Amino acid sequence: MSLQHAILTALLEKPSSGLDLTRRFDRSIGYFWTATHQQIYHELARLEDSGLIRAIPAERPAQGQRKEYEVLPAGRAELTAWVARSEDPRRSREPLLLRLRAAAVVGTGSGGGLAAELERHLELHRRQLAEYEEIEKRDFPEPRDAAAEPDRLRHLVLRAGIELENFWITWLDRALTSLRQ
Amino acid sequence: MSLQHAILTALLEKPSSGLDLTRRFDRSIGYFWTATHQQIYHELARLEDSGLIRAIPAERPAQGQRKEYEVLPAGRAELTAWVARSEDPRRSREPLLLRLRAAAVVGTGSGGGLAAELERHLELHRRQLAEYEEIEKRDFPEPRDAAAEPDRLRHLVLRAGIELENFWITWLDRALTSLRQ
DNA sequence: GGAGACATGTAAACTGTTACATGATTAG
DNA sequence: CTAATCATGTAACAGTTTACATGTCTCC
Repeated sequence: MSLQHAILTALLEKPSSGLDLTRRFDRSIGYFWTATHQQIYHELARLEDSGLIRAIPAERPAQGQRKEYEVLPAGRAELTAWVARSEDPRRSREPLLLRLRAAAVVGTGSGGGLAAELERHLELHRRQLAEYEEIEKRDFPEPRDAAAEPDRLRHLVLRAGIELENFWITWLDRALTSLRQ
Repeated sequence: MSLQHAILTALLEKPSSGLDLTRRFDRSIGYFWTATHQQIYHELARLEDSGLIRAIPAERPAQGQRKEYEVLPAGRAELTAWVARSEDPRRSREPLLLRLRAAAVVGTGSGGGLAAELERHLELHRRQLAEYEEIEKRDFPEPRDAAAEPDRLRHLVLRAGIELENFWITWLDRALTSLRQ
């Protein structure tokens, strides 16, 4: 159900069309929950059916026309309830760790291919970190404790992203050293 | 496809029945890739169909009877190829971070429910960390660099688990402080 | 022979991805 | 008018979860 809640959050931040949402899921919201445009259109239809959002009436309601949605009171209520709901953390799925474990069994075959792959991932994580740090500099210039709650929460989420990327960078670096040993 | 590769790895480590695998997916392998028994039986059947594994012939081949599988050469070859294959990291899905972001929009409603939930997650991560540290003490007593490659790789994977749990513990602690402010 | 654990499996629903279809608008 | 882009959608499939079905073995 998380995707519906992600969409509700995004729409509360700003009423949007399906394509707008798709773009925001390529950054921002999407850093912690991805979705394709097909999935988003699908969930928008379901959310509208259940009365949690509605399409803002337009002059020209035709196919191929931009359709903007906004959250209804029932949608806000559902999101508020979800925030405090008890939900176990999903058990993680990390294909890269799985692969190292497979490498421990079948060997790295001189290690070249695996090392190249780890380096590629390292570079991707470095880029993501740079992007997050750019956002932090731009959006959260004040010290964290000084801000009001909404900004404190948003900053916390961004910090989680930054620290996760830092973890991967440190870990991949060490893995590469160990692989070359 | 990762589940099939996880199963191949597990079976190379030790030929097993479906239920054995299910148990190992509740710990060990399962720390980085989870699966239910239904899914495991399904993938075992597919792997057998594609000739990557085979059921070890038994005396009494009946339903409700234990059926043990082992990896065939084609299966080992597939796993070896996968280890060095290029594959983008999956974009992450973190419902908890999504929830904090939703909280930034709809408010925390005095914060009680959300704080309790964060505390619950904190406790779960502390337990997982303790479990990992127990395993480290038991399986990797020597310094990391001294060991041979297979053990170095396995230790690296475990260290990733430990450091990820440490990240969550630190972050959740900070989030709780911020929420109570 | 009955209870409970062991073991394998089927079916349906849900979630997510990939490929494709189609109309509207805008720039040249 | 044409090409490119914007925008919404359908269809098929793959992956995952949940609920249920069924047979076997062991202990009492």
